[in-house]
Amino acid sequence: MISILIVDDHPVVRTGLRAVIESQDDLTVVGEASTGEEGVRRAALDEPDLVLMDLQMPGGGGVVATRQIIKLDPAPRVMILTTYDTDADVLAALDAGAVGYLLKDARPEVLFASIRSAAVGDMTLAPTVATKLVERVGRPARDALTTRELEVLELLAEGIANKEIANQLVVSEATVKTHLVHIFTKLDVDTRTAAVAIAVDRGLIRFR
Amino acid sequence: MISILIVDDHPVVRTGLRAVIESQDDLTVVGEASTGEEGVRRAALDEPDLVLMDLQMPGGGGVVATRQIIKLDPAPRVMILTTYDTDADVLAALDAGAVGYLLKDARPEVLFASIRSAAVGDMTLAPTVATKLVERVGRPARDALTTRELEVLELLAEGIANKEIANQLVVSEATVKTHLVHIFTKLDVDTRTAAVAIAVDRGLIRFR
DNA sequence: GGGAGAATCAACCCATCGATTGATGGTCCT
DNA sequence: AGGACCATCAATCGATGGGTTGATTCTCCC
Repeated sequence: MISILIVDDHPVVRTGLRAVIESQDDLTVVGEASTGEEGVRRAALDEPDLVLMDLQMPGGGGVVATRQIIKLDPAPRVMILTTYDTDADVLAALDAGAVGYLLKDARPEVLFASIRSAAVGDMTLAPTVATKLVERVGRPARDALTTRELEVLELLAEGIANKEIANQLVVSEATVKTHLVHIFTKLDVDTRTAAVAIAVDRGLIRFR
Repeated sequence: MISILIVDDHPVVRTGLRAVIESQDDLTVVGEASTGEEGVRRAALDEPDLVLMDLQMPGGGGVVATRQIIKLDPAPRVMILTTYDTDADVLAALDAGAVGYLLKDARPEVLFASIRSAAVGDMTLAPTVATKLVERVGRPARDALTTRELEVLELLAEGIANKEIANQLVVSEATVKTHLVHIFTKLDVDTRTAAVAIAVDRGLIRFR
């Protein structure tokens, strides 16, 4: 019997997960938590075999909570649940020690299989994520924009000219242009406009 | 008895919603759909009183599906379910005729209350959304972009040059420039880059 | 039947952008 | 000590963008 703790801020999702999981004879939900902090506390008390951890929670504590949970003794496995496979936190979560990662739109059978393999320590990755990981390794840092580049990008999204961006960042226009070349390369575009479209769409920058 | 159709691409969320809803004596789930298109078909067949429509679905068809569903006879009410209250599509969905709007992390009691008031036609809005609506009304038709202008905007977001946009729309470059001037005026910007940032952020255009 | 708005086109001009090449100093890790 | 990466700056050049003014056609609506 595999005991499971659900950490998710959405009551509806918790209910759904519980219903789906409890339909299986070998799986049981021993607790629920609605925040990362509560998740850590309950994991320490309930000592579940596996924690299903939502990444999108107010306070964004999914990664932090994961890091703390896997330090417990006995240490539960942590499997990440997230809505978007584009989520930037995924790598951070795996880094923090999560044993797997599943999209929320996974079919129940996939969910069960992942839970069972996670409980014995195997890693489960949604195909899209696995692909991403491979891509990232193969093509290192394809869109790992540097802090400076993100700053330029944010000003770019306001539609202002390079000269003005240079002023605001207190550097020369030449420097801004260099950053732009790098941004274009990393985002695989060749105009500022396309770069901003992607940046806003992916939420790389905070818009207004 | 209020009959409800659930449209959501996440099996877990569907299960959760169903479980939560069916705990109430006066509510019943008559069907589920996992895509916008399927939602429209099932709404036509099942004739539910209310459709709970997810906005974040592959293909992004929530808004389109809403528009089609409220044209049915008899027309179900449509209530939007979304994860983020910052979602740009929310206004579009209300525009399309949705009778209300709920965050997915709403507590069950809130969900029930909203469903019951939606079924009689009342509108339910999270405070943040209500604020947005009021803001938009206060600034009337500030961005009532024409269809042609939206077409230009979409191509604009791909970062291509005016000449190329002209080619794709089979008009002259001069015409494209004229449209751009109008777009800039309506969005209150003066560069294509800023226009695209706003367009993507507000979900005025479908990206990719 | 006239006015409003949408869509179309033209020509001009200067500012800005994007591409290219090349260079320097700093930090971090090995 | 050396390599990898980041941030900084320079100069040039052709392509593109944005502002302006003015015009024609069409449809929709009162």
